[in-house]
Amino acid sequence: MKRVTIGEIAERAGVSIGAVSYALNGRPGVSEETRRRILEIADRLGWRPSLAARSLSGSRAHSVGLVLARPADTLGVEPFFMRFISGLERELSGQRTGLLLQVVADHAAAVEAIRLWWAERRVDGLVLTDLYAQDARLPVIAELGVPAVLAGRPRGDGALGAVWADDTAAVDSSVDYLVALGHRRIARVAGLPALDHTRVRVAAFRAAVLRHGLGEPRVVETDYTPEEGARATRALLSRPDRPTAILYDNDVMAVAALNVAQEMGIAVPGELSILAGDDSQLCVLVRPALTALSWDIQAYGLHTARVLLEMVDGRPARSHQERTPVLTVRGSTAAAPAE
Amino acid sequence: MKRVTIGEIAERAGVSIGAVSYALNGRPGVSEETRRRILEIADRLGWRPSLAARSLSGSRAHSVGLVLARPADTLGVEPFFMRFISGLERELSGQRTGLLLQVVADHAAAVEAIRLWWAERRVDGLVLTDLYAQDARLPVIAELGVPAVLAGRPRGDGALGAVWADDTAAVDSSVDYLVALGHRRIARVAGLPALDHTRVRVAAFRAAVLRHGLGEPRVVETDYTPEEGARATRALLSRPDRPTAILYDNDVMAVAALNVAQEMGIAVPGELSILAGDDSQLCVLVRPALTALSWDIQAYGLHTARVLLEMVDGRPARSHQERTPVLTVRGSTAAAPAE
DNA sequence: GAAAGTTACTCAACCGCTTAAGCCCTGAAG
DNA sequence: CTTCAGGGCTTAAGCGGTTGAGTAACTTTC
Repeated sequence: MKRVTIGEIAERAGVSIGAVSYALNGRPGVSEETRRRILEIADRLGWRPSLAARSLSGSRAHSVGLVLARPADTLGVEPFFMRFISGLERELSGQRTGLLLQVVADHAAAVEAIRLWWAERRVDGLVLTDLYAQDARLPVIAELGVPAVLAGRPRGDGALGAVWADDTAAVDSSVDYLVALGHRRIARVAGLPALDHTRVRVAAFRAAVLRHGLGEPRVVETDYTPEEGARATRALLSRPDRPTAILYDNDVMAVAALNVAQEMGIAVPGELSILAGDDSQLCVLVRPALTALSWDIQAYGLHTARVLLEMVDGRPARSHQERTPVLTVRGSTAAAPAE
Repeated sequence: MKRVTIGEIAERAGVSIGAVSYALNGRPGVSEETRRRILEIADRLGWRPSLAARSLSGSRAHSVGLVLARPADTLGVEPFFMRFISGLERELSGQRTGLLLQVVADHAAAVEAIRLWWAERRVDGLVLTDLYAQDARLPVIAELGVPAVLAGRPRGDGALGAVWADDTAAVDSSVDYLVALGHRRIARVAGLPALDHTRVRVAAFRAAVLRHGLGEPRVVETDYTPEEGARATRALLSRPDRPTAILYDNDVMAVAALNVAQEMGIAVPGELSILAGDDSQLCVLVRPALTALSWDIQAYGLHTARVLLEMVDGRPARSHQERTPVLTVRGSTAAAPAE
């Protein structure tokens, strides 16, 4: 039950505490033979460095933080985060770094959490998700000088790392596909307009539709919940010139749309094609299964962690681009109905 | 950017470091006036205790750990964990305690993570979910003497806290309801047989069915994935005396079952009633919406954290029972079809 | 063979905070 | 006028590591 300290190891090895420290950290200053002896004793005693002591002198917390700023219910259904987190940890645990998680309701609370963590020296760096176009966390991070990586497009002066996928290309390929299927009235049900990637995707969508000469496209903004997804879908499908294809910003809303179509007697994919912006088991779970933009979220998390750890190590912030999401075609998209 | 330490506060207040420590911790030994002055300065300087220093002397890490031992894909779809975690944090953040999260593939890795955390003194206690009937983590926790709380039924000698809901009563009420609707052939698609609560629920189910004089009930075991849920459902529905009602151990499998019924041309709820063992947005997202056993998972997390923090504080381990899950009736259950 | 350089250590300060023990002062009790 | 008790501080010893400076013994250099 008692902690094994390096003092104990030193005693048994008959050397000083300092020597043990050098030996255990692979630094020069001890002979190979002594080092081996010390390592052997440490191993036999099951020694592990006390994180607190290490942090105190080394000024590294050996943890990074992730603050999720979303209402709990939204988080629940989105399979995204758990996969992302498990990707993060794949990298972190290899580097002996812990992940501190905090789930808060809004950005103000997130900023508070960040300040507290940093002041307490609980974390060495931060992972930021759900970036807003105007993001209250960024100035705080700059002010404090916290190493941080954005799960999203690069921003500002390159002081922060960034890991992102090319949403524009992904949206392009979706629109191209639908147009090739003969669709001319394509609408989009977007997520929170304050979010950075919502803007990027909406802009990409608008550009793609215009490029195909289909006129000003219709875009409805929502808060990502199934309720708003259903409402938006109802609104779009109630118009006389209703769309024959709709792109959704996430999977949950696309599933909700499936029900709305059914309730309104509109066949999917016969009369309406539905395309989900995120892929997950959810898309496979419903009928028809949803065509979706899919990508490797676990790899996303892993790379995000890697970039962050490099920064914590003092290396320069990198910006890493993930493989562009690809369209996984399932049963919810088909040729446009004849006019 | 520089850290504010109590030394700095001491200097400005013109007292010793010790006095500052007493003042900031609300311990006796300083006059009210001095205390006020010190607090004021600390506040002005934005002082926060260094966690590392506190941990080192106080030997408390001010963090608790949660190891999730499941393949990443299973975690993704289940809305359970995010809600549970956000419940945990509601309590933890109020007590200035961090949540360390680790997602690993299996129990062996979980045990390793626990040993490491404890040896490094990274955590003060643990939350254990997904308890197995034979659980490799329990002997390790006993050996190390880690305070831990079970998200599940109490076990062993009461050294561990436990927070749980009465699954037996919940299953009883489901069966009673289906029997009242006229169902006589009721089956169950259960989760991982190694899990403790799977066993409890299966036993409760069997007892309830027998109590109603419906003969030995049919139970199929799965691994909780939609694929296995579908397979199990297909098997059950392919029998000549197919069930008219099926209880599922989670929501994901129940949703998968909906598709199987559709694919086999069996009407839900006309010919088959489906009841999900977990409730979530998922149940509302599909058509027909799923009747489910619902309960407050966030409260579950909150109480779990509370029991754990009490233990970390040295108070005795408690066992807290949540409110029994109640049946939320939606569109997937109806009167049994006429013979 | 003396000066200089290496090697393999030891020493001790330090990280920021907690806390037992000690000290000085004031006021009440004897 | 002592004695004692407490209040209000200060002192200093940890907690378990890291790390620069110091040192003794041994090798190399010319």
